[in-house]
Parts: sequence; C-alpha cells; structure tokens
Amino acid sequence: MAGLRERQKADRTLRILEAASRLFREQGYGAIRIEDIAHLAEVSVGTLYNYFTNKGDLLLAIVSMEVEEVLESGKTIVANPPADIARALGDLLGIYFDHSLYYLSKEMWRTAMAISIEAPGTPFSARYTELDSLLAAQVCDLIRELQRKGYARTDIDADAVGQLLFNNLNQMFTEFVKVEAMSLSDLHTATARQNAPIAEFLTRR
Amino acid sequence: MAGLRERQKADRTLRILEAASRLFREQGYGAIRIEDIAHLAEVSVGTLYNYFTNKGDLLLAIVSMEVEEVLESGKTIVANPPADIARALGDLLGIYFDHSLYYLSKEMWRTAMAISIEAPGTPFSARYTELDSLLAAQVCDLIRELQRKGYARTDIDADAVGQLLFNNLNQMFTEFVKVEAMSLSDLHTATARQNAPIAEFLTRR
DNA sequence: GAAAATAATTGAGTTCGTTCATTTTTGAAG
DNA sequence: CTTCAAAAATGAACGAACTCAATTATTTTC
Repeated sequence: MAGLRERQKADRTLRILEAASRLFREQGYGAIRIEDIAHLAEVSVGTLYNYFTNKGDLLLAIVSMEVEEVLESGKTIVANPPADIARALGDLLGIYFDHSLYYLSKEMWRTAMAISIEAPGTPFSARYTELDSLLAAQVCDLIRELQRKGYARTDIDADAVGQLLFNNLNQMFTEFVKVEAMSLSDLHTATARQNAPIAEFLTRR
Repeated sequence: MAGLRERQKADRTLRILEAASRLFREQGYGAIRIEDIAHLAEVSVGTLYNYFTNKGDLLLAIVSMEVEEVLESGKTIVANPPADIARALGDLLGIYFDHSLYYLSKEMWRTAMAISIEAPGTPFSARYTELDSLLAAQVCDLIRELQRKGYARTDIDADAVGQLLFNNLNQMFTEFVKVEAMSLSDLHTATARQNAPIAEFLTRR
C-alpha cells in the first residue's frame, strides 16, 4: 500500500543522502554548497530543506548511519570478550576506530562533532548524541560482561569505569580527527597506554 | 617608545574584545552580528577583521583568557594537594568548573568548543588547544605531586592516568555545557563518581 | 617641514545558508 | 472524468559573515 507520495519521499531522501555523502567526502563539507547537493540529487533547494532542517543536520544524518554500524559491530566483542582485559578494551576500540575513515573524512567527523556540541537540538544531532550514549553504555556492558565471566574484579563500579573509559576514547578520537597528521596507529598506541593502568586495576588478582 | 600606531592598535584590540565579550554574554554569540561589535567598539567591520581572523576566533580569544585564569588558579592546588586523593582531584576540578560561568555563558562555551574542533588552525583556536594541553599537563602534575608526597602509589604511569582523568573531565564539561538543564552540582556528582575508582586505585595501601 | 613610503582603515560588494509566498502534484470524493 | 483540498516542490529574495580596492593616517627620509 505504498502510495506514490510515500515512494517519492523515500526516493528523494535517499538521493539527497547519497549526493551529500559523495560530495562531502570527495570535496569536503565546507566546499560544498546546498545548491550543489540539490542539483546532484535532482531536487530544488527548498525541497532539500523540507527533508533536512539544515546543512549540518544533513551531515549528522550521514554520520549517524556510520555510528549505528559501529555500535552493531561492537556487540560481537561485548558478547565474547577475551579474558585479557587490556586486549578486550583494545579489541572494542579497534572496532570503533578502524572503520571510522571508510566512509567519512576527518573533516566530516570534525564538523559533525562541532555541530553536535553547538546545535544539540536538531533531529539528527539529537540522534547522534543518543548514539554516543549507546556507545558509552556498550563500554559499560563490556566491563560488566568481564565481571560476569570472572575476568574482572566485581567490587568495582562498572558504570563509573565504563563512562570514564568511554569519555577518554571519545576525547582521543576527537584529537585524532582534529590533528590531520595523527594516524590510526598513533591513536591505538595512545589509548592503549591510557587504558593499561585501568586494565591492571580491573584484573582479578 | 610606544608609537601612536602601537597605542592605537592596543586600544582597538581592547575595545573590540570588551565589546564582543559584553554583547556575546548579554545577547548570545549567535544573536550578535559582526557589525554590532564593530559599532560598539567604534571601528569598521574591515578593521575588526584586521584584528581577528573571523567571528569564531574573536570568541576564542575571549574564552582563552578565561582558561588562562583557571590554569593559574589550579597551580595552588597542585602545589599543596590534600592527602586524600579523591579530595585532591575534587578540589582541582572544583577550580576548573566553578568559575566557568562567571564571565561566559554555556552558549559561549559550546560555540568555543565547536570551533576549536572544526577550525583548529586559527590563531586563538590553536591557543585554546594549547591551553587544553596545559590543563591536561596540570592534572598529570597533580598525580605526580601526590606520588612525590607519598600519598599515591608510585608504580603507576602518572601521565597515562592524568590524561585519562583530564579527558574524562573535559568530556563531562562538554556535556555540562550541551545540556542546559545540567547544574554545576550535577557535574561535580558525576565526575566524583567516575574519579572514585581511580582514587582508590591510586591510594597507597 | 615637505614628500615619499608604509601601514592601517573603510564600507560597499560577494557568497552562501536559509526562508517563504507561489505554483505544482497527488489523493479523495462525487 | 472532474473537482477540490491537502501536501509538497520551487526558486527568488533575505541576512550575515567575510573580502578587497580605494582611501586615509602614520612614520620615515631627505
């Protein structure tokens, strides 16, 4: 019972998202004008604004899809973590970090993060923030799972440590996208060092 | 030997900073136009752009002054921390957090953080990032001082833990300015909980 | 002290995100 | 099939950040 209107709406949404995604990645968020996206998506500027509240929200829609995938991938680690805590953390962060530049440039991440801080109220900005919370919750889940499996001390506030670790990785990822010269391996090295004392602390003696 | 030119330059810089600071705080960064600032500072729009690369950099100049003060205040805690580690951390974060809304609104903080991520290259954006590093270093200094005084275990990587703690407080402060409803006391409570396990871990047994 | 050289100021013009009155398309009713 | 109402698309117009060629002010030189 999908009416013509409904189908066209879905089509247009997809066309806009694909056009924007491609142009942002190829030429940079800042270099692309709304008119360019509208043109490639074969809609008018006004129509684009019927579908997305503004340029930033369009970017956040794209970035959110990426975060959703990462969140899904993370589940496999949480469900079956290695006994070594430092390794378990490293594996999860590996999932988070290593796919980050497949579909999105550092500039796109920077802009997305900036917008989610500056304009937290738009629809996809809110979604992005929500996904952030879900990622934080996933780190907490990992700690709890390590406790449940008997790999980690159980007399420790898993949520407190989980949030701390997540906030740290989030900040490190922010630095990673801010500094064009910083590589993924730099990011891994830095976070591994920061996580090491916590891993030791959590390990059952 | 302060020539006329030099004096006028200093005067104008000050006038622009004071005008912007006042207008941003009273009416909001987003609501103020460059023209408004130029008018109040009694310079032309073009001149304002001779002094600051763009609107955002002007904001970051103002915010940086605030961070400089906080950094200075923090030194007193680092020089003379209480023996209780959780308290020492709480005291330092107290300095950081409690003065944050004296001269700057949450909106100003949000915008400043967003810009420092999105445009890390402008002069005052770079300065802001540098100050962030200095704050992180100060937290590391505190840990080292606690170790030196015999309050904290010395077999722990002080820089790793310091960076972790700083990244966490930075992220929590970001959340604080993002969520209009979140109070300073909420912020203290949340960070205290996150820091507690670390404080326990660091405490010499 | 006048003239030349250098530095700084100026504001009208350009660009781009965003809005909104008008037009066009779709779906329902008779 | 025609008519009507509701929904959606459209692009010209608006506003604000930023630029730059022309002008004005300061310093240096002779």
